[in-house]
Amino acid sequence: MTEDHVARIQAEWAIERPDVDTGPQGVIGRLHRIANHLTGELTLLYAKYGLSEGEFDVLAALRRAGAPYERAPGEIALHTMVTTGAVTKRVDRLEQAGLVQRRRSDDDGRGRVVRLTPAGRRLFDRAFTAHMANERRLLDALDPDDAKQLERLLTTWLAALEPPSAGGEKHFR
Amino acid sequence: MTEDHVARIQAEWAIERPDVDTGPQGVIGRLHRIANHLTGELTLLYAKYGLSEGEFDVLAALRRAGAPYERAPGEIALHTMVTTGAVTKRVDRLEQAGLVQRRRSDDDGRGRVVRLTPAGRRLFDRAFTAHMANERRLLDALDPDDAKQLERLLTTWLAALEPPSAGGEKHFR
DNA sequence: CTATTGTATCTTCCCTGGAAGATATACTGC
DNA sequence: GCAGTATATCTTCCAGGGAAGATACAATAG
Repeated sequence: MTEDHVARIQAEWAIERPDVDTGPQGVIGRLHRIANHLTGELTLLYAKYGLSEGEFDVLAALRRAGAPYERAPGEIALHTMVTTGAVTKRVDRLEQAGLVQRRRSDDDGRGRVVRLTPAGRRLFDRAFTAHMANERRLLDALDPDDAKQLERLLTTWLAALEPPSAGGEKHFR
Repeated sequence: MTEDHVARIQAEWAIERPDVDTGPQGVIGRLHRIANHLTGELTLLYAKYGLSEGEFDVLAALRRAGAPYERAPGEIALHTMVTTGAVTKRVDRLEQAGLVQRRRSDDDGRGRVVRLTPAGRRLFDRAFTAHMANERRLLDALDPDDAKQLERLLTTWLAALEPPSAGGEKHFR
């Protein structure tokens, strides 16, 4: 049985800091490595459609809203878990690329509305199909029973870490 | 049973894109949310010691090397999985803070050697103890049997995703 | 010993995002 | 209706990291 990187690091700590229990790294360290690896693979796919991960996320938030594919920047920020400042810049780029449009809200002069253009929708729909196939491919490195188990464990842990009670999206400000 | 965010997003896709199987999100989406949440918590702790995550990682790489706590920047880059450019800047900051020193390599004029100062070691050792306690706390949101299971699954998946054969650290360039 | 090629690190420039402040508009109580 | 406060978005400035080029030194061939 081959040791992986995390195990090797734990072994090094066992020598240098035998007083510390690095057990949690067995889970947390591996989880982060997997997350990084996955992000790299996903980003590679977004790039095939000329998108960054952040831009893809904005398009996804709009697409999920359903016709007419509109949301306020503040809503987008909640869905994508970044600040509204980041949303402004992402929307700037997407607008530049002709994938979204911005207009004033009718009922609230402070508000803006971001809307997917037909071109944006077409591009996103293709990218999304490919994206999910890509995630499927990555997940299939695990056999189906293990994947089921893993989903159960992650769901449990996530529920414990970010109490669903708390309104959820994220606690900005 | 309360639906979590990921489940809600999947439900939305089922309406807007019933042609696409978003099953993988059950695992990958949750994994990313957990990773983000954990990173937030860990970063909070590093900050108590005046460190960013990147700086902590550099100190850890040096500390793990064992006495006299030295490594070349290139090695640090491999261990921390960032480019050498990023290492230069992290070391700049750590040197500024008096936590590491830089000197020329004796045997290779091109090389530099980064070394933990006594103050750097003292600070890191305290931070590391607290860091592992923090990870323990986060992992304890899961019961021990589940944590064991989870470690097994993540180990399997990681091995499949980044073949340990490939020398490992990361394939830069 | 010189020229060429290779290697380790650092420098520069760029991109992305966060934080905090600026701006414009909306609400609320009086 | 007006003052004061709250809210939505945008702007500005800064921090961190990647990519590619610059620099300095080493190794090798001849």
